[in-house]
Amino acid sequence: MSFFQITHQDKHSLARTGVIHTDHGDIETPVFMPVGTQATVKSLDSADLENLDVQIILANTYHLHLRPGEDLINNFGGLHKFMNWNHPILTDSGGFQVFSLKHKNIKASASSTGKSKQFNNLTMEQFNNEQSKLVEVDDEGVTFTSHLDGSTHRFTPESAIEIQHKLGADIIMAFDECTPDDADVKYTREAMERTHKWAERCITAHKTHPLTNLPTYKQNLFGIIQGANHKELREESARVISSLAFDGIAIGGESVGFNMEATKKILDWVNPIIPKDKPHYTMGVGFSPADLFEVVERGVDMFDCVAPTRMARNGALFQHCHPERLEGAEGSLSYRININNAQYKTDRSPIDPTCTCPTCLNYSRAYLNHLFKAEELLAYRLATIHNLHFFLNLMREIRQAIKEDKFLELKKEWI
RNA sequence: GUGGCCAUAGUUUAACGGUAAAACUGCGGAUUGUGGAUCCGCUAUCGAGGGUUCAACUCCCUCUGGCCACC
Repeated sequence: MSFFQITHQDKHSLARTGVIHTDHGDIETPVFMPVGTQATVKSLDSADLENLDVQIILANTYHLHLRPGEDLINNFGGLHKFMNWNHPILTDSGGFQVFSLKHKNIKASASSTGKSKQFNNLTMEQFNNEQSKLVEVDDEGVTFTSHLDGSTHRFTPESAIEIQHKLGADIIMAFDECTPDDADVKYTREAMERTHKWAERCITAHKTHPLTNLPTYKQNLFGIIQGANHKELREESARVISSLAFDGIAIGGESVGFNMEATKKILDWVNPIIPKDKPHYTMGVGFSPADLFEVVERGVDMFDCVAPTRMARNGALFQHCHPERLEGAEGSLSYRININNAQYKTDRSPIDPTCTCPTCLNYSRAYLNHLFKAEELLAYRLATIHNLHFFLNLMREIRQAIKEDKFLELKKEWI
């Protein structure tokens, strides 16, 4: 059985349904993957996730390497057993975390020296001069300091794969360098070519895996396309990553997810190049329901975003949104309410009257408002359950619509 | 009963003879391969009344309320 099977191709767009087969179960695509960085989807346990019908969760190599360490998790039999989650898991390689730390450091140092906070047209020299000593990249790998205790660590493609082998996720990611969009083309190209070399080294490391205590099940390796917002670089990166023996193709970058106009453009550039028979994964997409439609329409099968869970912890709760019902401040559709707002203090209705999640079936807006105001822990759990249910339910509707060739009709209802 | 001190945002506190700062709270906003973090706006007829002064939250008097000491 192949890793990925397309079960239906939409007649009116690139949208498709499919199944990803892993040794911990099948995943119906397109799929939204909740983020559980530190081997927990914050405030929920594995029973909550099963009740929500979560198919796969994300964990993070950078965070779990620093704490509690991959060896400890390996000694417990891997992530699945450690966190009591017997369904698929994907681990991010840690590249994004390390390099976003670097970008933050550069921005901090630039603002502290009174220079512009923008980095338009940075040369490589300037870029390297500005970069914080906390993160140093070379062709071999990247050295960085822990945000927990300041200790020095080094990631290479080989070590990132080794750590992910020990963590034991069903899907693991190549180690990549995520460049800021405002770096110049020269640096972006160098980083991209480095990412390509690292991609080959990740594949080699994954094949050879010199470890003795490896998982007995299959781990699938995904490559990541970079190239920022440059058409030529994205196309080149798509060609290189597609030519390698990856099980899936991810599209990364600072603006992927963050800037949906750029994300759509990038997808349109790489779609003619990347193989259709491998799963497509946009990293960091899913800030709002509209974003899900945009990437699914462009043939994306997998995506993850911290938005529904982080938003939940801040009291931003999603709602099914008809255009006439919810208007954002600037006339745009907002899809969500802030449960902290005083108007909900005495509101007896559920968060979303059309929602069938356990939170909406059992609790009022007034109760949620109180829990958030009092900073009670239950607030985070009830809100997270609602937001995840909202996203997962929308994905179920999208998959059903694709199977009936009605994807674009469903999209019109939402956007 | 006598003497002294105090009264500034919802709370706790600043400053100054030239129409008031901060923290927390409150009311809104931001949040994108996760720090339950963080950031950004907004919110005061300066206890009441009178006096001095070009000008009073600031100086003086009275009242009200609170605190302390003594009898």
